Amino acid sequence: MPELPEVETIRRDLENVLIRRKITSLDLRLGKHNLKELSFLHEKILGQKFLEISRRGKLLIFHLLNGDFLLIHLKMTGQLIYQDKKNKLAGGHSLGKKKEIPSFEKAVGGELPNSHTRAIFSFQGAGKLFFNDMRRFGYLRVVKSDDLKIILEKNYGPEPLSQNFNFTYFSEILKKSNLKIKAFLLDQKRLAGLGNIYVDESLFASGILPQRTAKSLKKEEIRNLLKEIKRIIEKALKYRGTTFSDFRDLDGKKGNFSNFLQVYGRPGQKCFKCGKAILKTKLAGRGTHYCANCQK
DNA sequence: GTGTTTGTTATCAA
DNA sequence: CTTGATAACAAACA
Repeated sequence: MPELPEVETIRRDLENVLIRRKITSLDLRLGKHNLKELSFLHEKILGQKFLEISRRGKLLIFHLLNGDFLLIHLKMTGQLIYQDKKNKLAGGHSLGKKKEIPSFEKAVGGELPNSHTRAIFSFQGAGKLFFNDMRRFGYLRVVKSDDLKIILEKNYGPEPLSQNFNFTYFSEILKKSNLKIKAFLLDQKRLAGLGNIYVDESLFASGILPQRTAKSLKKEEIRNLLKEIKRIIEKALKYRGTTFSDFRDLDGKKGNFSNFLQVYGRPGQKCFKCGKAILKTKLAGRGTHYCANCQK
């Protein structure tokens, strides 16, 4: 489940290998329903170069030579894996007996393309970029500059690490909403980039129950939550994201923030702070992890 | 066969 | 019109 830190990790790696390299071929392997809208992708992409690769929330934005933009959203299980001309993974996964490889390893282990590969970009110099997406939620499309502007304005709130995400903004929008804080933080229009994992982690770190309504948060709680969101996103970036199941970086390697998760994926286990069991419930249609003792 | 996993959007109700 | 709640999507696994 790539969220901001995972997508940003990929973006930084992409920038290191793909800038200004000519795209020499594009191989699409998408479902029938996608074929029509993607039939124009070849002519929009071939011969182009990426001048810049940026990100907004969980959306990757490739700036093309001709002024258009290629958008790639990984949604739940999307991966971008780059292999150089030797067609070898930088991560150096050694794949032994196939039976012992967990299913999520298959997406990146060994040979690419695999059955989940939806697109393959080839670059001058023979490097290849593989877009894999087991569950097919992800997408790629090319848009004009004006359209991109509209898309970003309409769907994306401030970046968590930006100055725009500050106490004034946060408290203003919080007090206007009847949403539960969990649902509130998942809303990309209010704050861009958090997903299920980092929302649960941020609420635990700031001692706030996910069931609380946004408008019920007190000044100190808002300050605390703001601080913890920034701290956790920064730390997750430092450790190149969280791999719970599918996430891989550009080299196919896992993210290391998984080792720091306090509540996500730990239902029934002891809270690291107080020792009581971590609870799990469903909120905003999502699995929600918290400690009823540490969060009020 | 059932329930679960989640990012985003569509749909519906108030 | 706005806000919020919920279903739907897809594929794999326990």
